[in-house]
Amino acid sequence: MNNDPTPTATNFIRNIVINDLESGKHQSIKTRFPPEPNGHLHIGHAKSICLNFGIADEFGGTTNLRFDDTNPLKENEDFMNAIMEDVRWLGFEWDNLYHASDYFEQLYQYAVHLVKTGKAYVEELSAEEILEYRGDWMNNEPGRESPWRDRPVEESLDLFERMKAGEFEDGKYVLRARIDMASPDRFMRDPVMYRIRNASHHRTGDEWHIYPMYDWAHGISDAIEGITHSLCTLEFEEHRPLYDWFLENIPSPGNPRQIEFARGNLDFTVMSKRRLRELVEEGIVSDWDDPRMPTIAGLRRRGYTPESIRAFWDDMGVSKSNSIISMGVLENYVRNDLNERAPRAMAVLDPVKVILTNYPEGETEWLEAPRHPQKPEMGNRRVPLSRDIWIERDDFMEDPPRKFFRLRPDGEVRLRNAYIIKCTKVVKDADGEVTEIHCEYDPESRSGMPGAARKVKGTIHWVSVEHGIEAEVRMYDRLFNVANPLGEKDRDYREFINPHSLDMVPAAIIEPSVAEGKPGDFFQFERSGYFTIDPDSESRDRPVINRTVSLRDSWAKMNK
RNA sequence: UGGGACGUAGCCAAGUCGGUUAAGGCACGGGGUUUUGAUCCCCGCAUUCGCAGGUUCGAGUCCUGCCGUCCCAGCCA
Repeated sequence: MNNDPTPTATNFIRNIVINDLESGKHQSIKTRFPPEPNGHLHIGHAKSICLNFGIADEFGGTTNLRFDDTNPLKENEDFMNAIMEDVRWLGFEWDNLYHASDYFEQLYQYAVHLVKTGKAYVEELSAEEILEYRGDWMNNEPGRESPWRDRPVEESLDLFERMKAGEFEDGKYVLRARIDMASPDRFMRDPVMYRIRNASHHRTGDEWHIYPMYDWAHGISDAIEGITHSLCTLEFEEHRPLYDWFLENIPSPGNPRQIEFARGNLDFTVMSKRRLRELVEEGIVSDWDDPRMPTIAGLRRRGYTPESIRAFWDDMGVSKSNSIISMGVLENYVRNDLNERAPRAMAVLDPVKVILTNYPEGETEWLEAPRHPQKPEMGNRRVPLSRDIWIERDDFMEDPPRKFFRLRPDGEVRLRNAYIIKCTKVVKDADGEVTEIHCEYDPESRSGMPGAARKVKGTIHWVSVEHGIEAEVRMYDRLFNVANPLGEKDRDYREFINPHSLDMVPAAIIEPSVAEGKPGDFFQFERSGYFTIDPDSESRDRPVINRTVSLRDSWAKMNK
């Protein structure tokens, strides 16, 4: 929530809505989100979802979820279910759930109307011939009219009915709108409205043998539902005259307006369904919900919150200029959200042992540690300390550079939520690798005690050896190591897969409070990043934890 | 060499009928607070709106020309 008088996010679509409401063109508005159930939703779809639902919410309108299921060859029920789950997860509830297939009969009747008024005809030219007759538009050449264009209405009506009845094989005939073969607009050169597909549809079964094309189905579906503002992406801009033509030439039940906006793209990833499918099918990622995927399911598993995704798109705005947003911006939105809400915990990813030589052997004390440093209302958790602890290998250097605030020989450092310790001895193996660090702790310096006021430069995290729990931590990073994987002409995008997009840490050590978590729970591992418990935890002998995103690290940046 | 769009900082992006200091966020730089090198808090960050002309007292907003980028040859959506 923000109480500042910051300017309300605005955009051209919002302005159109405001005008339509003020002018009385509409009393209320209605939008729709119309995915084709042929794949999984990704972050780009989330932009459309946030826009459609968001703008209706803002002005007291409603939004339908409509599956654009006009092509039985590519669509199925599983994709439908996944899409519904994703939309709900993002935090939106549709007013009505519809399918373009709900309107097959009405669409058919409107098509018959067009045939009867001489504005549609049954074509029997082949697909190749139709293409050829449409002319070479690069040379601004007008199309030629089909010999079947002036077929008597009765004949078209009869043929169309028989197409519907299933009398013909695929491709034999097609129903075309009779518009203008000389139009400079390609989509107006007698577009196809129906094709024969003797295929069974996941919802209507074998009832239909003809299926409507997108252009024919979409606008009419909008009109039937009383959609006022039909928001879609830029590539449909050229279809708008056809969208309007269809509605003007039938007794339309509604008067929707199509408005186009730019898709939302991100760098360091790919977003097309084809590419995403390849990544899955070729085993480059584990599945559609692999945490490296830009899919909603992937982001969810990665630990992104719906709030962060919504805030991201709300802030990014909507325009008509194609853009590629930095992945860093998205990452920043999860950090911001998780910073507010994630309970803190300690986890050591690359452990090295520290022995507190003056700490009583066999003793354990349970220290109180706040779940959130700025939010006492989140309460405390208890963290066990004993003589042997693990610290991060990175947090000790024998011969540190300037400005290294962590542990060094003879140096002091604070153990987060616990005591100040001083390094007294370093034990190494034959290879010179540090195997053990001996320290003395200052018993007066425990957090909360008067002696705790003593300041030392660095604070490091730790986990008790006796109480720490092993977990598999999956360190995720960007899927590609270049901003634009599709940008190189003669190189395949797969060549740019980041080899460190997933680094496995088979045995990290986590504090006990984390092990009690359930899949989907999130944490901030202090000084490291935001992490979430993966569903794989249920079938494994140890918790499986995904890194959502690292913390900002100005130390690492300084050392670059 | 066709048609449809777009071009405001490194990345998004607001800019009502042309009117005075070109919003905001991210990134970046500097400082402060801090038991996370996190967070938080200050401060700074486009004499200029793709380029060139023109209209006007006045132009990012209007006109002309040019340049650049994206989309379009499914009986896909």
